[in-house]
Amino acid sequence: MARTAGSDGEKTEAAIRAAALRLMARHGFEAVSMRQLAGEVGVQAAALYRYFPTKEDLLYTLMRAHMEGLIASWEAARPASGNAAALLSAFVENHIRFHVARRHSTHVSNMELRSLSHERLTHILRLRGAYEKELRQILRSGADAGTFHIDDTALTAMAIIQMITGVIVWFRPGERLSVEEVADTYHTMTLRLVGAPA
Amino acid sequence: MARTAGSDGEKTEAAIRAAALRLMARHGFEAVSMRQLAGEVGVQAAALYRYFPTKEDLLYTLMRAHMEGLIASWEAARPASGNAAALLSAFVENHIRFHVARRHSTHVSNMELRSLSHERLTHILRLRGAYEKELRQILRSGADAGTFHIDDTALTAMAIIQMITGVIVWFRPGERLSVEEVADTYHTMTLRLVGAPA
DNA sequence: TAATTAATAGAACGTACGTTTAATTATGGC
DNA sequence: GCCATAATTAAACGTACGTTCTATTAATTA
Repeated sequence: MARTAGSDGEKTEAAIRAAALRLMARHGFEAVSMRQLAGEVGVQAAALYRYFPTKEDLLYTLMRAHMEGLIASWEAARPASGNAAALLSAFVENHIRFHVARRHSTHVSNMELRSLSHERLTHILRLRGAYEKELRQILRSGADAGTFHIDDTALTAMAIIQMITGVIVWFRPGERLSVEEVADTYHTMTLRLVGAPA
Repeated sequence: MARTAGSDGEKTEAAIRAAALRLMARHGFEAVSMRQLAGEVGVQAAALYRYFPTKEDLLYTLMRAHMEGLIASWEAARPASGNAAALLSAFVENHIRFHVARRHSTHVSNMELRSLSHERLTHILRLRGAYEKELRQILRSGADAGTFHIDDTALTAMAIIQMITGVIVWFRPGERLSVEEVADTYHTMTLRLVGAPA
């Protein structure tokens, strides 16, 4: 057989990306074979190469989409004006909502950096750095205004990011807590962390 | 050739464990082959099987040692008496010191859980759960005493653990900050996080 | 309806993997 | 100095991997 009835490049590519995220989030990039991925999509392994020239290209595409989506999400959610505390709240909420809604993508982006080539790793890290810089700027402006009390801006930014990204390790939507409750509690903890009045 | 001059089972096993941690922390469990590991140790791949029956056994041994070491370290560092704030400080400091001193082991234990069989995964998670329970108890006692102000004990415990484990993602000893300074700043942030007076 | 292009299948290639087996050499106790 | 045993090598086994090649069929265009 060859081309199958109803086959459509766009749909196949989307199915590949979704299946890749799901499988790689669960088993890890190295542990997922192209044949296994193809089987999940319902296609032969060779068909994957029409959409992604190599396995690493596929990973890179997924990671880039994740980081660009995260940055775009923050740009859309960032309040046009407001004090540092309001900005920080918005940042925390956007971060948590984005990651909870993209569990698989987040896992892959956090765990599989080492499977990228040096130059692609550099590009992803640059995107990540740009995103983290947004948080550092918020912290610095709050500290300058006297709203926040911060020892070390870079260290505090990393601590906050680790904390709020860690949500996806234990959070399961539809269980004890809702996203709103979780985001709210993290929001409170973050403000306390930076020494701002609750 | 066969047995080599000066060969010693204990030393070889220690060398295998150290090399495995180093390589797996950098490249990931799946990406490290037994031949590559053997090459790093200076031995043939078959020699590894004298010490570890399978590759997964090796991983499991490393992870179990890490978790048991962490729990033992906390048992040794835990103050015999003291209020919740003092206990929390001791917990944070021990956690950070332990993990910073064992970067490779920490990376492997945090990243490679999915390469364990179900029953071994369960065992490691049980150890992890026991360790996290210590923190939850500290938080609860502090909340009961009115020292801490905590919304959700389980959620707060996870947030703190994510935050203080995340240190090893960015911290490099011998650079801008010392372990003492880092532990001190995290200690301050943690106390603020739980609503305790600094 | 004929020609072109898009989307796939099926088979194969070379390589690397985890692991096993058998042979071989060094070490330590008598 | 002999002997049991500890430590290791060298070679091989079967399997699975990422990827490529070619043929074939479905959809689209003219």
